Amino acid sequence: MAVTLKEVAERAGVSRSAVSRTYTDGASVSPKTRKKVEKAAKELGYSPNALASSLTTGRTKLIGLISNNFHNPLFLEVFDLFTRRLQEKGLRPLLVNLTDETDPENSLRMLKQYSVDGVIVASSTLLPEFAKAFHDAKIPVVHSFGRFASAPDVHVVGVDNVECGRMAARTLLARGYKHIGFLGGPKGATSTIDRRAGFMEVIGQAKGIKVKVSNAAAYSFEAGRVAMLKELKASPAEAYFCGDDVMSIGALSAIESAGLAAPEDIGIIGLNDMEMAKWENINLTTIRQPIKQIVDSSVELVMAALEDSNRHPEARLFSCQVIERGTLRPL
Amino acid sequence: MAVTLKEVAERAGVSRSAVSRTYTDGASVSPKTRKKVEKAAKELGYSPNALASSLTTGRTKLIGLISNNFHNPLFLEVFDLFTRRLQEKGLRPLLVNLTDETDPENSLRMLKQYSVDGVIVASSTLLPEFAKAFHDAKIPVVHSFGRFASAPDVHVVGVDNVECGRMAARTLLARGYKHIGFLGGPKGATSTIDRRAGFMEVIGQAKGIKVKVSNAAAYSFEAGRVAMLKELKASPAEAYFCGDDVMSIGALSAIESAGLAAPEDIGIIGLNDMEMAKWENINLTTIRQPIKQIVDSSVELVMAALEDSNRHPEARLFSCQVIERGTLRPL
DNA sequence: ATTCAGATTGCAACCGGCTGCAAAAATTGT
DNA sequence: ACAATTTTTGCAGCCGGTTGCAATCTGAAT
Repeated sequence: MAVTLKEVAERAGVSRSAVSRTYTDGASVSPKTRKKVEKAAKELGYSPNALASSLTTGRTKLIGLISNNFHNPLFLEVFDLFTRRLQEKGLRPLLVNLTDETDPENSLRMLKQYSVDGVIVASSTLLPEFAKAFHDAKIPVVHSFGRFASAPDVHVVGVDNVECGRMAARTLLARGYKHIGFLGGPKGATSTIDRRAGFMEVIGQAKGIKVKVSNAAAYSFEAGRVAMLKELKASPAEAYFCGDDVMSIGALSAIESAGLAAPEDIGIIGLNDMEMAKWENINLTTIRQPIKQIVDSSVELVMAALEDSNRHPEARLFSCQVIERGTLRPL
Repeated sequence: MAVTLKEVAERAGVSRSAVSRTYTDGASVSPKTRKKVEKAAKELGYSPNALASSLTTGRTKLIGLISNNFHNPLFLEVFDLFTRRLQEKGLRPLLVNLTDETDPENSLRMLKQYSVDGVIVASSTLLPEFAKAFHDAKIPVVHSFGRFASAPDVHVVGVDNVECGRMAARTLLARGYKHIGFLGGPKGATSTIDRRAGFMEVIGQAKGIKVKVSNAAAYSFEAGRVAMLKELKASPAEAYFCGDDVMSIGALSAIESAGLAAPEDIGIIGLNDMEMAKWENINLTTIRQPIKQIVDSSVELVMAALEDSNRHPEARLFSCQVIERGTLRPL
């Protein structure tokens, strides 16, 4: 079917090795044969088979990109950034959609079969154990948006969600809210757990503050809306820290359909600062997660791990920042 | 590094062929040797190398998934559906982000190097020529959301955008709007051109209708907003057919920030019916494109093309449907 | 027990490309 | 012009599998 090394070699009147070396950097080929080979290759429309060469070199340049966040608009941005960056670096993303399963087994087997050089797990809800399965199988892995640990089992790049929780709490307190809500994402998600911990820590140190805690079923519009509707039925707080931006938008929608408004009746602060947050009809006050840096750093880290597979697990943390918009009362 | 066929064969005390046949359906292996092989394989943690086998079978089960729509929330849904469906069928998506380039050359070369079995181009803006390059290179290709042609060069799955344009025009006319706007997506996009053609056709047949036509720079929130702001400055129409949903939302945002409202002051009808369109705070009247069916059908078609690479190019069209919500005055 | 068809097995060659090694060619120095 | 180096080249074997073929084995029928 496709043109092979051999055909090029024959046409160029050289050995197969000569052709191979023409396309291997650092190999020794005289300018003369290189010319001949390139001419023949062009005439035949040859391009080397990356998969065949991976057999001997042990490198496929394939990177498994695993995610379970296909319903959060933030992740379209994340995929955009990842695919661009990987492409720039000559790597190819093999995309895996985790749907409902959280067992790494299937993905692991599949990605092993395809001999991916490395894996990036892009998820703020999966447990560190998920990524660890790849590490244990000797596949370089980076958990992006994963849980911070001071002695991580695998490379992690993301933010300190505990600190984000604190930041949110401080922001709400600073604005004089006395009755405060934590409207978290799904209960089991590490990001939810950590943000809540930080949030409660700060609230606990403040005086005369009433808190209520609840969780949405998912980081999604619908879940955020449903959760807020429930809140509105039973003496809502004055302001909420919502699990993330898309949930916040769901919550805002609920507030609006109850005939209320943000920030007049209820304040909302989200997390992520995805594109939509700054849309004028949303204008969400939120905590920005520097996703471009997280993505770039993740790619850099996975490449470093490719070079040195014994590299010690490393956690890279980026700081977040409150973005003032219009869903919280001013200071 | 990884466990190989040979090691399993040695441990099981059989030939390499026996092991290979154990993992090849339809091959002849006795239950006894199969048992032995499976035992050894389990003990060693063996899983066959898909890339090595592709060398002889000529099948990688890799499918190139090419898109240039990483800023339209609709496409997160599209990627979700595609990855799920491909996975269900045992195929693996190799994701390609086209960014700004519209020259197929690079993607083609890359995907040839990785010996993808087939390619799915998911884009409503790329010209048919893009997909044709793959067809010419003998790589089975399906253009999803591509331009309809009665004698297409490549397999196309999508909707009839001309008919969508007509549908939008009829919908606006039926509601008694006399001054109508077509606010298209980027000028060069095939979807824009076709929708406009259908739209103008119907308007042209109606009497006493004033039309104005303009284009946004992209299928994006920002472009939609900017375009609508411009409209608002110069005697806007009573209602607009916007390029797509995300542009519509941008337009709605512009309308709102001008102190106007939809549908009271200006009507909007979008196209796609993406998830967000039904969010209660958006509630966009739109034309639904059956994306799940388009995706499923695309995967089915690419698989069929894999089987028979000489399959005659086929266009599969799905019908659209107006979804009544709250941004157009009632009938 | 013998025959024979069908099932199972191993050998060896091959898929497309890489690479260690030794031979051949080109370059350098004298 | 000749020897010593250095560079370039082809051979052959390997990467991890698959597969056509012929040999062997199996079990049923005679």
